[in-house]
Amino acid sequence: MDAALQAIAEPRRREILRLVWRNELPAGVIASHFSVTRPAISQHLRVLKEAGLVEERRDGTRRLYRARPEGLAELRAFFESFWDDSLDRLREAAEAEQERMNRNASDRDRN
Amino acid sequence: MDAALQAIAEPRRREILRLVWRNELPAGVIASHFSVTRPAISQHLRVLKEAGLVEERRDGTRRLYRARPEGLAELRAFFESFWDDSLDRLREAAEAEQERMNRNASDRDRN
DNA sequence: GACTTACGTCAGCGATCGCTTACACTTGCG
DNA sequence: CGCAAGTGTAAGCGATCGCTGACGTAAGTC
Repeated sequence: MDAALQAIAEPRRREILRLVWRNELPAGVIASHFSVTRPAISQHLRVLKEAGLVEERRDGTRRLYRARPEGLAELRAFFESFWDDSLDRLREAAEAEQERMNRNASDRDRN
Repeated sequence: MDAALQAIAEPRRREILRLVWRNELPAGVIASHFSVTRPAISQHLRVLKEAGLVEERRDGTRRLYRARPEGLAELRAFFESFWDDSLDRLREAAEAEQERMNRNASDRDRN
């Protein structure tokens, strides 16, 4: 999960992800969309693959890539939980903190 | 927007974001949740602030931080568009690519 | 004015990142 | 087998990252 977040933090990798979102594309074609060299894209593809956001299929000498729905679903689920959990699951902890902070403040005021 | 993505790619910053999600907290209290030094957290707070994900309010010597709803909304909107756009808006481009790829393939087969 | 509290900032360090160039590998074809 | 196409891998480089330790600063306390 952490790997997926790291992966999409990089603009070029997000672009790659969009390119292979629905249709699989060979590495060379993907690389041709960018100004950087082909090995650079190859490395980005590796990062995306290890993050589970992309999957590779071999066809002769070509390697076809496409977005991996499961990985994207995980990522999406994480964000939704990030929004919801932070509101609910961590409220008590935060309130305890707020309380602790107030106590410290009143300690300070009392002295 | 890019700054916001970069900001949440870092685990500690996500934790900070959760801490100040609903209640504002002074920098020192935030720092006390982590094993790294206070300056490190101060720097993380700066990144979050410059990404528009957090806002700062001063109260005496203390600086209170809390999540910035507008920034979070932007981030959320981006992800939703990322999911939707990639399915619809970029489909033609991807199909054109697929077509180009197929043409290349048949060129190759023909030779 | 001296001191304390609660911070941010700066310099520097090791680690990691994204990139390029050079090379290795695999598949298919004559 | 020899060769070309398509691609991954390795080494190395400059830039950036996250961190620490030392220092600077602004607001309250005596």
